[in-house]
Amino acid sequence: MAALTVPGGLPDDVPEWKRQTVDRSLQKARLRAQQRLQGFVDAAIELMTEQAGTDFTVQEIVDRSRMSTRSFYSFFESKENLLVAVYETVVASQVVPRLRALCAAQSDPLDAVRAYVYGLQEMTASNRPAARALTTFSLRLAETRPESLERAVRPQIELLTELLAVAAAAERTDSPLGAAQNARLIHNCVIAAVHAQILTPNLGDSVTAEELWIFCAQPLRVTETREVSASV
Amino acid sequence: MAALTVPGGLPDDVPEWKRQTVDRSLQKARLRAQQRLQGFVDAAIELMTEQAGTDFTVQEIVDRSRMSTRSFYSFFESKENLLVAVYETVVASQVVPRLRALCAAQSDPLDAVRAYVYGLQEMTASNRPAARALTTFSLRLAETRPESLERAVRPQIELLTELLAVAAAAERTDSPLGAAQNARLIHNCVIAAVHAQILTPNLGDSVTAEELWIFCAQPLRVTETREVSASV
DNA sequence: CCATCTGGGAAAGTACGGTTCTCCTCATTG
DNA sequence: CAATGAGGAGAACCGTACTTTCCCAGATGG
Repeated sequence: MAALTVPGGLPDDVPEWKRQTVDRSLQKARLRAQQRLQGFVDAAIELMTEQAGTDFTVQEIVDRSRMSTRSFYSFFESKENLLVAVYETVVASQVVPRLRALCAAQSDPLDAVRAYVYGLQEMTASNRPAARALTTFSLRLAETRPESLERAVRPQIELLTELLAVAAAAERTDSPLGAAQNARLIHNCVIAAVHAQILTPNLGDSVTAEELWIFCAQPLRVTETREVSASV
Repeated sequence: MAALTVPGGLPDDVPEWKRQTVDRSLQKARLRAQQRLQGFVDAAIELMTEQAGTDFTVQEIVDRSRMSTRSFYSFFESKENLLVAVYETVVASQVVPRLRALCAAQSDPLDAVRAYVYGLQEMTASNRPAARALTTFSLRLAETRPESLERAVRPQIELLTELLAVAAAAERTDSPLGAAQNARLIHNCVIAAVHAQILTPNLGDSVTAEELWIFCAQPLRVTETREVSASV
């Protein structure tokens, strides 16, 4: 947690002039700190990509980022903390924006939901080592720090909730459940399917993206208003 | 893996008389071995129950079961292996039979499926420490040994597949997907929901068993043939 | 009844990786 | 320039899964 707050932040109840002065005197330090922090994160991502996992040692991170273990532990409480930071970063800065872009490209609200499902499945089920490593890591996170995982994934689920709410408002769906519930259930479905796909790829009856979408779409009770809205 | 095969087993292509003789000469040894193996498993279950997790050390297992680390490692290749054995044992001897009983009590094939969903959710989401520990462990297993998890869970999914096939044959459902696909998807949904429920219990929009069933049932496209079949 | 062999108990030892500590350098600042 | 404090290098520490060594009791075979 502490690791995710960039060091150098000040409490909000400090007089403006004081804050500015201190800010100025700290700007360089803060910049360097951010650079070093970024160095750790970058090194971790590199290692995850190369080794397709999170089995690298802290020593490797330290060597790679040309820093010391001391610095490492002054930034991150633990190795696990670094990994959480990496995960949060990637979700917030890569996954969500891409999904948002994909969905924004659709005019029909239901197509947006479909784009979300396909996009997420494609993104996380890809064979890129980094994606694989992160997806696998999310399982460990679910076991050891569910709250962290929950927090990291929340923006993603919020996006989906929005999409579903829009679809419901446009009367393109008629689900007995609320947008939030459906979002969580659909998200679970997609993620679980992706896990199955990644972890046991050579399984006969694995689920394709289409099947996944068919399954997830049914509970939304899609109403075929296309013709109606076209005629209006 | 080796740990899961009870020691003393013989290949199948041995003459019967020979097998019997050897069997006889080995029966005592095998019995003792089984007892010791069971001792380890029992100790592990006890510890999981008491500590609601798998954080106990091998030393604790050894102390509890009044045996030595040497014996432990002569039975189980690793601590992880023991845990897998425990998991498989519990699923095969507890979970599946109970689910089967629940489902058998239903006359309508679709009610059987509902009983499965409710039963599984209730069983694994219960607050009993052992259930909690095992459910949590299954996440680790998914990360570190997906094949083992797959194998342990297979009988459960097969049961669900049967139920769905029966429901489809009775034309109580009209899903575009096959029974195997639906089984896997529903299973995923339930398990993921249970994980969410266990791991982040104090989350506003968590999913109830009813909602879960509503969501899972829709993709089956339930056909209301109750009246029809009654009238026939 | 004795020799031998084997399974298994007790417990010290190893490997390894995360975490911490100590010492030291060097840039910054008054 | 002297004081201060951040941070680099890496040795040390520690917990824990795993290994190995030693040895004995009890079965087996002559």
